Amino acid sequence: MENYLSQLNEAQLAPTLQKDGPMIVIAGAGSGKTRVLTYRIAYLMSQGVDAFNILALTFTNKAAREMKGRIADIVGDSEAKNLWMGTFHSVFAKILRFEGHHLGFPSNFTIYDTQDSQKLLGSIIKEMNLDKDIYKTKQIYSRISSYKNSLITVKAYFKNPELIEADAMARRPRMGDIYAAYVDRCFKAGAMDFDDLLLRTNELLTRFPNVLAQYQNKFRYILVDEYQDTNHSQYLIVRALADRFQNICVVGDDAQSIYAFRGANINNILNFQKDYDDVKLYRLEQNYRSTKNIVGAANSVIEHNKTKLDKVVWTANEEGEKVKVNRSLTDGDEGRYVASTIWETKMNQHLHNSDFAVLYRTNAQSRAIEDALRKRDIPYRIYGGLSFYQRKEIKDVTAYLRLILNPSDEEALKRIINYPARGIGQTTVDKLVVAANNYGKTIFEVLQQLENIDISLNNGTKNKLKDFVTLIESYQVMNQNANAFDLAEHVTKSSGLIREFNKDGTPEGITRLENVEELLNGIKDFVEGQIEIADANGSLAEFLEDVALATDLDADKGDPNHVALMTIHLAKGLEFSHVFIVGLEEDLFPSGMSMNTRSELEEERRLFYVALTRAEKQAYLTYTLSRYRWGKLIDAEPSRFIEEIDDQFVDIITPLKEQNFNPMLDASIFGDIEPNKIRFAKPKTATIKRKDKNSKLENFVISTPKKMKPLAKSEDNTNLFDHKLTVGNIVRHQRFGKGEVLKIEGKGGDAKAEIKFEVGGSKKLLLRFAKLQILR
DNA sequence: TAGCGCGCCTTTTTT
DNA sequence: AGGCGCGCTA
Repeated sequence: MENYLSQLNEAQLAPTLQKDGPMIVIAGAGSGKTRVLTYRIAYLMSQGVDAFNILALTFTNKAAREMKGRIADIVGDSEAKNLWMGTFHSVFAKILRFEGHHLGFPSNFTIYDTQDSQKLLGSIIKEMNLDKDIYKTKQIYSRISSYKNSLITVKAYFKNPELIEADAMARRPRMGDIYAAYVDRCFKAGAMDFDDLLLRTNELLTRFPNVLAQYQNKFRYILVDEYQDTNHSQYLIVRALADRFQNICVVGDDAQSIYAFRGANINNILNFQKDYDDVKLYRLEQNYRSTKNIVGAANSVIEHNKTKLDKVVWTANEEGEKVKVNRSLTDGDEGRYVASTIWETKMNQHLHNSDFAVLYRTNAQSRAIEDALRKRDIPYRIYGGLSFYQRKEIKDVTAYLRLILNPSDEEALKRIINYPARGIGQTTVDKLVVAANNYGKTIFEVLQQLENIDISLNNGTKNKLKDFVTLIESYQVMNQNANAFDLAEHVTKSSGLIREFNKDGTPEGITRLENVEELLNGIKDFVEGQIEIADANGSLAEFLEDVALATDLDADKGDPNHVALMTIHLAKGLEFSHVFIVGLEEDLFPSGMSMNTRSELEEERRLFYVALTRAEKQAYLTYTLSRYRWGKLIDAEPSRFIEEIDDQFVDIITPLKEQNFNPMLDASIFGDIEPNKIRFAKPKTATIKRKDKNSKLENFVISTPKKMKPLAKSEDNTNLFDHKLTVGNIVRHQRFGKGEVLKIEGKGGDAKAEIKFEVGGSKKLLLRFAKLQILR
């Protein structure tokens, strides 16, 4: 247990061993910041800090899971489980489940994803008879998002003449009204969007001082990773929670701040020292990841930015190869260059597919790379893009589940009221929405009370609507006793969804069915992990929450030996031996939409810096002379970023093929195969799906049980089924924390205990499954 | 009301 | 190139 500290260098050791007080760690790329965070948490626990009192906020759920795993290796699984660790969104979603009632939200509130939010905005804009070409849902959505991230509520908006003026100038004078209607409709639907999870947390902590005090008390030690990417809303939450004990440790790298577009405020990290008294500043500047050439190249690029903290990243690693720059004629050629280089390098240097990553600026670029890799039979996996949960069929199923749980959920209802087709058309739905607004009821309530509502529908339609209500209500009844899996399975069959996907018999239909099956398996796994909770209702809600907040990166399964394809944003925090950064062209990278201001351009440059510093041994940069964009071949010129790299770190390769370029012999004219590589070509396999086939549902819960380590006696996590648990005992539960036993009922395998937890109120647990530890 | 087809618009990046 | 929305027709 002690020897983990010996794995740290001096610079890493200092912040690790500072137990109390505010501190900031400026950590250069590859300098071992995750290691510091991990060991610091382990160290805190070794100093007697209770895991329940530690909150660690990470950027992705995957990062949280991995860090938890590493901590578990040091302190043991049962203790590590008690840590509160996750993304801002997932941690505060959980807290809002417990506390949302203060704000008038049900504990089973729905989390609207971007699509839900945009659809709702679309219908609001339509209902208000506004011009959808001026009021574009996407733009309205991002506008509202940025208001929320800056804590500008509807009220605050209307008090702020500048904002009103700005929107009026943008020819959108009704912006405030749309915002108000949107917030209202979300509230009525019992729904929160992504930004609400933070905004409402702020509201909760501001309006309810006792709630704030409770969580301040609980989270005595707070750690925030990737602090440079926090937005104002997140900043305020952290400040509020840390205010009492001021044991706050933030870690980040201003040079890797790449999320300003979604409200991240780089000033949070630049000004951290002003926020607390006596802030200790640490710098991690030694890079352990990359060669001298890569570090040198990255440093020379970031030099071009004006806004940055003082920091010199260096490495004691080998010189390594220079960064290779390759020019291709088209994006097809670029893909082939990447594929053939991977092929050859893999052979020559005995590497694995998983040693390679291809990073791009936009998701659309993956296509050409995929085609080329597929032709060479190189396994790859696309990360991001359309995630599993965003697929139509998955959203269809989860919409049913959402509606069962929360009948106010307007978007879920609209999605499925006529899917599969039940003869309920758009006109009818529009009338329902109007009636709901007039009566101040939810659509589902209107449906339930059709006879008492003034609405012009013929009897046939009314009957169809009543049938729909009966269907949903029957599911709700079932949900009281059945577990989430049985319910979901029943729903997919009896609603006609399965039949719907089955009926065309096309390969797409089959894939859909497979995906639904995969979802059901995921629910099954989830249910089995949740079985100890007697209150089955909660588990479905929790499942849906994990679905809403899951990212593609989180579900990592299938053959791990594949080339990784992803956007640079998604690659943050990851590392690969060999990294291709493709599409280094003006207008693409830097993006044409981010070249208007200096700060936007600097963010693009930081993005490039992030991309370069993912590489351990070798970085390849590629650009093309022309590329297909929006269906047309567009001329391209090399990105300014290539020029910005100091020459000493770069090797320019001019492809042989281009030297003798002859259009008649060019590969792209003869199809998709390089003439000299024809023997590698494989017939087109139509069955390979473009999107990740491997994505699997698993690990929804932050505290996924891993293999158990032997435990010290006093820490034994005993299953209390055969122990004497009595009313009044203070117990600790892995996930829910400390609580008092209020009641015990049933006996033998059915014995249940009602326990009131400090956080989250009372729950009935099946003692057969509940892992409880008696504290006294 | 449902299904089909044409035309438009899109591309940043994501929890 | 592809997805989505709208409008036309049965």
